[in-house]
Amino acid sequence: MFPSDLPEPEHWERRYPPRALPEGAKVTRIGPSPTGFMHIGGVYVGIIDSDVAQHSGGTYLVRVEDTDQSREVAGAVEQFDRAFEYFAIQPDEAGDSGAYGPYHQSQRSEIYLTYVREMLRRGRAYPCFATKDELAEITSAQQAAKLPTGYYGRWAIWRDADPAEVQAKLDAGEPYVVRFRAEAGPQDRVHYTDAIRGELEHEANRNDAVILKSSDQPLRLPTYHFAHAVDDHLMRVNLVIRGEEWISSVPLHLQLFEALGFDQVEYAHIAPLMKQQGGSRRKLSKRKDPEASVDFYVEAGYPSEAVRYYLRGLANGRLAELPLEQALAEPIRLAECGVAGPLVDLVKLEDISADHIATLSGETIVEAVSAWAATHDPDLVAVLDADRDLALRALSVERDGVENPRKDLRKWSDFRPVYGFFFPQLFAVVDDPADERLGGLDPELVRTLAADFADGYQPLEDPQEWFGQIRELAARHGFARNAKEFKKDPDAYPGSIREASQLVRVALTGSTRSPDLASVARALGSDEVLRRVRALAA
RNA sequence: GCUCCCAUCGUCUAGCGGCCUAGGACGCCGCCCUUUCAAGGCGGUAGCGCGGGUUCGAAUCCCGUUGGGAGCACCA
Repeated sequence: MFPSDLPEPEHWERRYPPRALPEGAKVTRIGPSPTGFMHIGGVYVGIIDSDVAQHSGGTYLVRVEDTDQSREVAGAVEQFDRAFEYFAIQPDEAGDSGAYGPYHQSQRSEIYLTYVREMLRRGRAYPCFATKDELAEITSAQQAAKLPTGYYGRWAIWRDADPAEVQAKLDAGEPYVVRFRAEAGPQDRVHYTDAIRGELEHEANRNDAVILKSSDQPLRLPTYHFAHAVDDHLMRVNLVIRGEEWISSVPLHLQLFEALGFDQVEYAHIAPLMKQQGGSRRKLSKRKDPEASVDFYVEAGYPSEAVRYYLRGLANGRLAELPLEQALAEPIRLAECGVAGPLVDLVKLEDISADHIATLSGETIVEAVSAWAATHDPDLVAVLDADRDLALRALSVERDGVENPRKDLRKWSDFRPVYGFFFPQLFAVVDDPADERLGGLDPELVRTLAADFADGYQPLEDPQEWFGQIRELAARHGFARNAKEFKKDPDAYPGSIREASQLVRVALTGSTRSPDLASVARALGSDEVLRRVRALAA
């Protein structure tokens, strides 16, 4: 069953000795499975893992859980690395760095085999030759009899099999798995303390779970449960932070640690990120919800800091009340983490993100937008490179030297729709006087106003004086002086100064929202202003 | 079906027996500022799932119930 040169457990124990770490230091890990694209929940847990390790003076490692070779997706590991980098949760140990590797489970087969053999020798495990069909029959028989499903008691057909029969099967080369021999009785219960949830109580596990997958596979690998026990022990992990879907496996895990003679690890079960679905909520689904994928955040260009701040606040509410910089530096406390499962609220994220970007300088924003655009909007990079000064001037409007910077950027991909109009290459003139952005003003009047504005246009320096041109324009054409007057007697005017301003705004920017018009006009230069306004007059 | 976990405004939460006629933040609504869109300022809207206990007193403790979530794989 095993190679003759397979090492004994002592070999691995010596090779991976206990870590010399300060009192209270936590060694944490995250175990991404390369079976699909990275879920934001993985980043969520990674943030917590990384934070707890760092603040306790411990170590945070990434162990790729690739024991299901059939479901492996190419490029997944690279995507993890990119995600970890983007969200600043690079591990202390992973891949080639670290003394407790290899950090891919597919490369640890020999280690697992050592411990499987040990379990077999001590009678804590046994080979099982049950076929898929037999297993399915057992399950349906149990369901029909309304019994708990599983491989236990009289259903565990190979648990107490005749050794001769087992040997015969082995000699015949029949495929088999290795199962754990669960020893708990029906009345047994287990208690343990979860770092987040406190005391938890469960029925003890009575299922003879598979620990080593079928021998008909080219690489002999364990199931998650067994790998968890062996790896976390040998990597000297002492705090396992994972999703709450694992809570019901804890009884098995506790038995496995006991059977292997390992010290128990501490568990912290995180509530999953949820999504509103009609009247109820469900776990954020990679299939159905675009915001479940880390790519969603990276592609849209949500700043890493904003996403981290949001996620950390979701994990530990205390941090959501703090200013960003402080919240990023303060430790996450597991005991304060929520147990319910928060909804991911993109509106809230965008609010956080807009606040954060508003604290940034124009230079920083241009850098960030360029870095983002390099992979997500190459055309924009060219434009930014060609006229960096214009970009800086555009961003300085209502940003430099003001008390409350304009909050018009929530993510890097907003730059093009919000500031793109500054660049002639990215701007399409508005030439239809019936354009809906104009808010339904009479097209003839639109033409007249545009022509009149262009004819008398003066590139005045003073913002008040500049805006005076719009005031005068509005007055000449019978617009109300302010919104209130217009509201009082809507039929008496074609609109108010607001509508007149909007006309100029749309002509200049193509948008109903824009920074201060006088500043925009100055950044554009008077030729460009006239070109844009005249397009609407013609 | 069995086994677990969970439950305060729409959302994130504070609250850990009297400071609660439940506080904050986001959203939403209104007003102000601005003879311009935003931003900003101010105000408002809205919640302890239900039923029993325990107690002088319960959002807070206990039981039940309802509702939601998860697990019951040779997936992690």
